[in-house]
Amino acid sequence: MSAYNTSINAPSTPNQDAVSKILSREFYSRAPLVVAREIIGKKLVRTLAGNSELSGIIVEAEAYGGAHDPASHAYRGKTARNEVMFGEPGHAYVYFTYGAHYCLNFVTKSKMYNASAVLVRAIEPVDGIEVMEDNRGTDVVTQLTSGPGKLCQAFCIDKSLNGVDLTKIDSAIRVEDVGIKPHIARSIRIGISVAVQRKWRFYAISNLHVSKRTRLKAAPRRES
DNA sequence: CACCCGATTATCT
DNA sequence: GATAATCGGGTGT
Repeated sequence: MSAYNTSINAPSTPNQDAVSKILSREFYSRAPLVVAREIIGKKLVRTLAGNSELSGIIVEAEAYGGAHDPASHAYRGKTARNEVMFGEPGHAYVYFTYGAHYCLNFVTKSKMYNASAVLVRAIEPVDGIEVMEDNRGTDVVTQLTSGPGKLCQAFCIDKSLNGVDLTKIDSAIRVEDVGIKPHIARSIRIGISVAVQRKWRFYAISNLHVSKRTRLKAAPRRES
């Protein structure tokens, strides 16, 4: 109990702990395959108006390799939609698809993979589950964030968040290392029609919240 | 400006 | 397992 006026020279902010856990620019400045694997087990935090927060653990992600990857939006070069992918790593690339859904990506970059990204495909809800239930129109927890479009709806993520910096404490979206080290499996990617044999999808083993898509056909012998 | 189709989801049989 | 819904981006005329 100090008698001093603590409103002056406050020793720390309430978010200091969170700041120390935020994934750095360097984390994202690596090959998408590495980031996709290592992002599993990290905590996605969405700050809403009024400073309330939604959060969850990333349990499924896919790598997209830019110009080296026919399945990537960046494969045919820079356009108005994908220009964020060509910028600084550690920003969010959010796009709209199928006339109904948004998808959240993290921009990555390495010598080999420019304009690359990691698609966040599933999250295990942690904080703000009631808000997610409202956003999703269901109280079935396994249905809240078990897919790229579902998790964006649950976390209030739309195109207005395209380009946000993921490495700042005051950003609408940030990602933290909270020390979770899940066992990780890999498979071919979901929902693409080219480069289908690449095993660039990573997911945490033994969780109920990965996307339920089961149409994982046997990989063809060759690419193209 | 027309046409095609998608890094999906919900719902139906 | 199959498919309708839905619309903006990308491409070519």
